[in-house]
Amino acid sequence: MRSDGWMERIWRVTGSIPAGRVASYGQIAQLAGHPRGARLTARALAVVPAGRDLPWHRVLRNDGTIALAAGSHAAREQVRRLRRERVAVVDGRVDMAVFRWRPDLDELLWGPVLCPGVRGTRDRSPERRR
DNA sequence: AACGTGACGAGGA
DNA sequence: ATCCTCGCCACGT
Repeated sequence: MRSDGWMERIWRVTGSIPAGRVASYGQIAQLAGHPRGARLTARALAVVPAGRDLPWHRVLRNDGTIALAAGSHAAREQVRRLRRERVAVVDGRVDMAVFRWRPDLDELLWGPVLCPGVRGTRDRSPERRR
């Protein structure tokens, strides 16, 4: 059950970022087994097969800024999507200290981590409660 | 094989 | 905080 490629693993990790939280390219790569593969995440996200619905907008630079070209259609779309899930984007940047996804912490606080498609898991994003 | 290219990241000036 | 340089890693020329 592991003959996938590195891209597949990165796509899966990306898909497990809960709504309302964000992650950095390097963080995704690390979780996918590539400690220094930040650029792999960038490459993988650039070629996500059409039809596969991934939350690509939840991936930002480690400093919280939008990686896509400022002002580009894609960049604005990313901001729209983030705000739609209550993630504050100020001046093209998100406060990672507040919105960064912490898988380990999530599990510690709320139990079994969110896996889209997996029965019983729900949206645990902070800004979404109440 | 060498070299250039990124939706990157860390560290120093 | 901003800018620059370098290291990284898979790929295309």
